[in-house]
Amino acid sequence: MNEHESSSALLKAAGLRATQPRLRVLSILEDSTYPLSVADIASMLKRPSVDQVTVYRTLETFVQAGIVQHLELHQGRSYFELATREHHHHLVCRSCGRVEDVEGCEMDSMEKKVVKKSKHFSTVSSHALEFFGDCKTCVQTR
Amino acid sequence: MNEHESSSALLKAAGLRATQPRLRVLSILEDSTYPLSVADIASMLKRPSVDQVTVYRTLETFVQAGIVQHLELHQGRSYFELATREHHHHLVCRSCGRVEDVEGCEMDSMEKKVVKKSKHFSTVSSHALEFFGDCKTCVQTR
DNA sequence: TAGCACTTGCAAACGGTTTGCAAGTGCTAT
DNA sequence: ATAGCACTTGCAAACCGTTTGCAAGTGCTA
Repeated sequence: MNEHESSSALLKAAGLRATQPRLRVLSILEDSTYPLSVADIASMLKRPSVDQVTVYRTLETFVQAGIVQHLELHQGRSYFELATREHHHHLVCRSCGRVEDVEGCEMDSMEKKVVKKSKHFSTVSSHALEFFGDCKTCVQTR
Repeated sequence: MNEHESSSALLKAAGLRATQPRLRVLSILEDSTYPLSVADIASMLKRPSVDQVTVYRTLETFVQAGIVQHLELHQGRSYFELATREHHHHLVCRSCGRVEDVEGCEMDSMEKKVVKKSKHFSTVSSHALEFFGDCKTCVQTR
């Protein structure tokens, strides 16, 4: 089974039609080692181009299907990465929005502590940890 | 020196005019034990009301002056809290956006590890850690 | 207390995201 | 293999939080 066929099977297993735009968006996410914004993805979809709206709808569909994870990392914009990736965190450039993965998470026990101390919450289902700094490119252009 | 006078002095020390809208926004932030959204603040400013635009500009001014901290916690919306508060994190309701403070941070050493392992970043200046769950009100209404 | 510079309110622009609707296209059953 | 239907896509326009331009208003200084 080649890459295209397995992506197609992945979509069908999730009850989704294996359309051209979906296969291409999925392939882009599979090839990336860091989360991508909608603009990133749309700009990679040329010849033939895919409408921005379709990208939004495709990603939302993938999120609902549990294939993709939605992140808010920078200035209220949406970023997406495959949900199959191991739990990790991100390093975000405050200036340009560049994102890099950070492996390793020592937070497993922390969630339990948090919910124990909370007044208004009875469950904590996830957490987000982002580090902010200036990437080497942006540091130079100051 | 009463509360109003000390707020006024705080603004002047930062090189800012102690205008009515600024004093009222500052007072609202001082009274809150958790971060507030722009909508939260604007809705508390009645009789006489303060324009949303003024709230945005006031908060931006406060951020520039180092009086207030800008947070992105939920669906790309802006939240603000006093910068003078001790470093802490937040617990955010995925459903309604309710925010609660989480005291204690064991992340001091983590930033150093992160920058050491990073390819593209040479400095990490801050981090954000948010926990997500369902607050007790939202759990009930499911 | 007069005058100026800074601040505010209003209207309109902005940019990322969402929605409505008609045209297009995978998939299923023949 | 193919016809038909339901789901998907593209386009245009709406949406909503936020920002900008500009004239009127108001703290602060002399």
